[in-house]
Amino acid sequence: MTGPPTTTQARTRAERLRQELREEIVTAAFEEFSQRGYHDTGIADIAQRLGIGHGTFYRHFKNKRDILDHVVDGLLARILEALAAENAPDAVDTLDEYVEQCRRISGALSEIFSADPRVARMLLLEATSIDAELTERVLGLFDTATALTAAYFMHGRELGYLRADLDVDGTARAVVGVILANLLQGLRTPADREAQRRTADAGLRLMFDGIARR
Amino acid sequence: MTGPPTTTQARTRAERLRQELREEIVTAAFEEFSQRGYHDTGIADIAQRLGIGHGTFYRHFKNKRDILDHVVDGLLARILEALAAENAPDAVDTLDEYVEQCRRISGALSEIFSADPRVARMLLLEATSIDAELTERVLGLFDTATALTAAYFMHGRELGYLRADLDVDGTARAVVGVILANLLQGLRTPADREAQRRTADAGLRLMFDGIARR
Amino acid sequence: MTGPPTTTQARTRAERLRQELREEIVTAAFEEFSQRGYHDTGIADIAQRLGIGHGTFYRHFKNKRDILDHVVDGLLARILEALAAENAPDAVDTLDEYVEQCRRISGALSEIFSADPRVARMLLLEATSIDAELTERVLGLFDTATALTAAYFMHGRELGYLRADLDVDGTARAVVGVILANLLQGLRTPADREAQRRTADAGLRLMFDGIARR
Amino acid sequence: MTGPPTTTQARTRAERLRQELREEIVTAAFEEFSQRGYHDTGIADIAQRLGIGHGTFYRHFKNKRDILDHVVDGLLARILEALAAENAPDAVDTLDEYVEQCRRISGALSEIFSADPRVARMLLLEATSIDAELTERVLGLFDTATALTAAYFMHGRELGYLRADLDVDGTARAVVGVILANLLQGLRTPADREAQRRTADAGLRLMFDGIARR
DNA sequence: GATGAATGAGAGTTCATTCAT
DNA sequence: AATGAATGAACTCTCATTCAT
Repeated sequence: MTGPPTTTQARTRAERLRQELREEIVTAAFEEFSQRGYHDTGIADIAQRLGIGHGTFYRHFKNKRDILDHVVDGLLARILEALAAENAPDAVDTLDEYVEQCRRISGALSEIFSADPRVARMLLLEATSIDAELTERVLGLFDTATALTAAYFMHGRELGYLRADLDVDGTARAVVGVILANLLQGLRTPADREAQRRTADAGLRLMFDGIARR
Repeated sequence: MTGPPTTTQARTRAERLRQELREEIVTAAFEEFSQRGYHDTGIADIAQRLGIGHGTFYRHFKNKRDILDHVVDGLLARILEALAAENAPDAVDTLDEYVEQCRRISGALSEIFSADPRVARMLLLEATSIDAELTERVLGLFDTATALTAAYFMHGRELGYLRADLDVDGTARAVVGVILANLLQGLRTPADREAQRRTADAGLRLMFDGIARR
Repeated sequence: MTGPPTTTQARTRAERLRQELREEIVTAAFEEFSQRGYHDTGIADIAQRLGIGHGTFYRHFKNKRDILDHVVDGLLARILEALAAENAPDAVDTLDEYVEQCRRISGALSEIFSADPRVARMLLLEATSIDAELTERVLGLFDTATALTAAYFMHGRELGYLRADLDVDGTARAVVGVILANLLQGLRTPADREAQRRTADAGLRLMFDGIARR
Repeated sequence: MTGPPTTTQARTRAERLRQELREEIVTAAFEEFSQRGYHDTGIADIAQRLGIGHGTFYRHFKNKRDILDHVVDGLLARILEALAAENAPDAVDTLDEYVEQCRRISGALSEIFSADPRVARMLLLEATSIDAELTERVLGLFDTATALTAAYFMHGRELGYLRADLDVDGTARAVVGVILANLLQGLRTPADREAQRRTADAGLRLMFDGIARR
């Protein structure tokens, strides 16, 4: 039932192909950057990976720095989306619910970082060494995570299922460090999902119970 | 009573000067690398900072990568030395003693990282983006810290002042993450020593007590 | 009374539209070239100015060099036409008639060059720096003007109203130089028509009377 | 009587070599630019002509535009020097002296332009098509020449050996056009010095006597 | 041993031109 | 016929490294 292609369809198709290529370039750039590193990757490497001329790259991205921004933006968006999806400090009213919430967040992050160790490599190792602006963006992610965590803490302290003397901000930072430990674990043993799970569990347990015997 | 310099003395003196210059180059390279970044720093920048010809650089170091190794080695040595100085898992026999020990280690690290934010910048941001070998060396530091922590945990669990069901390795990794949080705090608010202290305190408290109300 | 378009009419109409577009491209190219310069103008700039795709350009002109030829040809044609319109060495039989003739030629050139300073800019500054062939064509215009002037001189010398010892060729060249001075004045003070008129007048007076007191 | 080279001599020698190379680069650039044109000349062409690496070029000049400035500056300096050497409006008190002065100036310019047709090619054809700033510098030379000529005219008009109704400025511009005609002649018939001399003579005669029979 | 002039590999980027749609 | 996505030659410029002085 497809009639002859109308102008609108044609434009849509061209637009779609264009968009697809853009995304392929972002993906290829991510792969190259996370493997060889930003500085050791040439535009030609990215283009060659896709089998396109390297001039084509510049039809879609302003310059090398520009594609890096898009790569990082995509990763940050995925992470923020995952955090936002699980974000509901107000919906958590008991310690058990919060534990469960933390597990979900932990699981959502694992979904991203354990599934592809290159994500952590890209964000933690590469993106933090290009320039101040990009470093700021990545470290800003930690600030966001800290703020999110602090919101939960505040809520829990008010409702009384967290320590009354909890230093909300400082502890939130420490907990983001625990998350960082998980990312590092993913970098160190990319294939060992079990080790990653155990580190995540130990981190959660540390959060809630500390290490001391009761 | 100083006679004419003997050949031996001259060689010794030359040797000493040579050694001093080497160290000055390492220091200058550290300063440049941590400020401008490794890739944006030229050999000429390092040489100019010292007022030496940039050809002279190559009399003391094989190439640009080589000096980076020496810079990083120096930083790692300082940290390992600090950790080693406080390292005595066997000498800690009670929870209070371990808390105290952790405070000392935390203080020793602050001594290094808070005193000079460029150390964290160099190790965490720059050194992890050059090549696999160097990244490995830096991440290896975390492994070392993890192993050290795990030794304490093992000891504490055996002596009973730590939880009997403590996942020694996983928790050790999580705690190293807490340390990382302190380094990040130093990066984010280099001038705010108070914020750094509070983050460190919150981290210690998290370790021992967790966040839950008892 | 317009019936359905016949094939012949259609072809004719299409041909006319095609011709119009060609001319619009030449005009747009002239505007870009004379403003930004040949090398700093891209085919895309010309196309964009017309709101056509830059691929369309190549349906009408072989390449970038080709359009430049057409731009210059158009300008040269306008100038030659103006010169030819006033060209009548044989019709001038007295000094006064020749003075009048020179004024007319001067006026005709002003009509072209003062009306649009970009013409001189294009011909004198841009077109002479592309390649030998084009430079030759532009400089050839001066030869033509020289030959034309020389014809007048020859005629006037024969009829006796010009100096008997006049070096026809050399003086013709010098006089073309005076014309050039007018073009330069148009370049230097594009808005100051009065200055241009005065320079032209002074040039004519120089031609006929020289500078010395009698 | 040459002793052992002192440090001073060594530095002087290095400095001299450096200066020599700089000048060789300027010369080579002039040759390439005036032959192939600025845009068709690559830095590599200049370097190759000298048998040096193209990186060496950048040790001596900031970029391609920079060397062009130096080439043009050198040419302008030569011309201005020649003009300045003959510049003495006040020292000329009779028509004959002024004729003689004009001959000297004409000769001095011939010395430069006829000796090397590339000078005119470089200044008139190349340098006027790069950017506004450089065009301005070259056209400014004509302004200078005009001002100089006007000064002579003013002086001559005051002393009475030039026409009392002489339009000093306009005529000065026209006369600079006559000079331009000489440069063009040098471009058109670079080898025919006789033709150049005749054009120059005819120009001088035009200046003083005009073309009309008396 | 110190120097800095010389080098050239290699990078990012532009844009005239082609050609499938 | 019109389009603009794709192409890659070609260019300018940087900088780690070498080596004659």
